[in-house]
Amino acid sequence: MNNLISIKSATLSEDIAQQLTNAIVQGHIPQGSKISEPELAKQYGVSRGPLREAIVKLEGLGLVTRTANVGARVIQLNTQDMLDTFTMREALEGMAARLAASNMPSDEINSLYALLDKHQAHLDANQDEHYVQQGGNDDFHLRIIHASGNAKLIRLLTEELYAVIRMYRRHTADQRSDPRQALREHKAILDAIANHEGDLAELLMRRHISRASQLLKQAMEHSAVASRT
Amino acid sequence: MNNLISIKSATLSEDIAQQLTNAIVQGHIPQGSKISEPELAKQYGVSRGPLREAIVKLEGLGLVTRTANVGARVIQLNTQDMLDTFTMREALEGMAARLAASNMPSDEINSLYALLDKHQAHLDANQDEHYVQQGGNDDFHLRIIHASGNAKLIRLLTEELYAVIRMYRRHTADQRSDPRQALREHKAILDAIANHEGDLAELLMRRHISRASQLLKQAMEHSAVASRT
DNA sequence: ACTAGCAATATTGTTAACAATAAAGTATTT
DNA sequence: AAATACTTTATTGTTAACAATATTGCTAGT
Repeated sequence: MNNLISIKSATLSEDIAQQLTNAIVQGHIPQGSKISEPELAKQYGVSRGPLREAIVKLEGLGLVTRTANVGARVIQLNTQDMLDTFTMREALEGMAARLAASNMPSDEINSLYALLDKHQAHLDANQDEHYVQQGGNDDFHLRIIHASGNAKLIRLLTEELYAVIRMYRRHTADQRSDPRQALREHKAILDAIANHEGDLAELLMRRHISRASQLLKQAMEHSAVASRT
Repeated sequence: MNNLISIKSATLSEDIAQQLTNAIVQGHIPQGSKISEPELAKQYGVSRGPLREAIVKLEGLGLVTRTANVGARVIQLNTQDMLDTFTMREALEGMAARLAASNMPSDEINSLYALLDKHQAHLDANQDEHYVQQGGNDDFHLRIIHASGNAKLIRLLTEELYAVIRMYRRHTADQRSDPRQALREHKAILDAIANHEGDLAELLMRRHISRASQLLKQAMEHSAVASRT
């Protein structure tokens, strides 16, 4: 049963990698579960060759762990790994914000201000309901990252690490965070970038991410307790 | 002709990935050259299956680029990519130094001081000849990274990015750098860590790497001119 | 009843053949 | 002679069968 949207890609291996990534991030394949090659191959209507290549790719993305002659397992989210990942994000996105303060063209800055206004309007209209900015062009963080102009940094953050980050965001469904507070922080970061204050932009971005990770930590510890009852 | 040391690994795919990585980093497979699957398969005495898995892994490490139905190519080092990579290093190793200032146990600090003394003695004895610390336990940077205690950061720096960094270090054979200056900087970083001054440790590590990248840049531009004559 | 060793089974690792796409070469046409 | 279209060749993508390892279930012994 080949469910969901299947974007035709040039090669089967890429296709499967994409679909598996989504399935894991969205929890259709549960955390910690074993990846059975024959089962998945049948499920997606592919042979094991391209499937294995996809699994190797997922291992590189840190979505599964593999042990020789045993197989692959979906990772299990836990607080420590989340904190470690977000500390990396702090360093990398902080640097991205710093670079953006030097490189971001003024029209892109204006466009980003417009986006934040849109977010504001959404909060006003929908009584502070979360604005879902999952990965699209409306994602503030992605915009900053791209504005860094550092191709390696962009690739690392948006291709290598993004899947895992999305997984943490989604599975804890950070309801705890205050969207208005987040918006204020975004605005402050953008102000710093607009003023070409690289130091400040980096500092604010770091604080912003650090704060988010603390909220996520609380959420995860809470749900860990909840799931134990 | 299966040349060089071949460390028996659990699986052929891992073996090949390891050997290919070394071959590329050490320049046995030249930059920009095409990876021919049948040729390499014959050369290493393997079938194309595990070889392809290895290539997928190398793509994740950023050592080759792949295009569908065409094949893989070894990356071509260039100044811009180097600068981008080292900017990432700056952010990540800077963070590692900051964390090390909090987490490094005192006996490990002492052991690192001893290592720097050893480097010093080597310079004194060998008239400032470069001390080769390629990846082993004698590599100051690797020791700091591990002292960060951040598993994700360690994996990223020592497994994902390290191959490319080694490639840059090796192919430009940074003869321009002054080893005594580098040693002084290492010592200053370690002092900051020993005093638990995270801010300072990060700052110094960033400067240290930034300086190294500037030297590499000069070396690369120089050799680019040289190779054009 | 529980543990240890063995047999059976299933899964992963690997291979070789087949299919599809791209590159190279040749011939034909203008 | 140059360019274009076609044919041929080689390479990549995919598949299915085979080999090797690990897991599971069973039997036997204490």
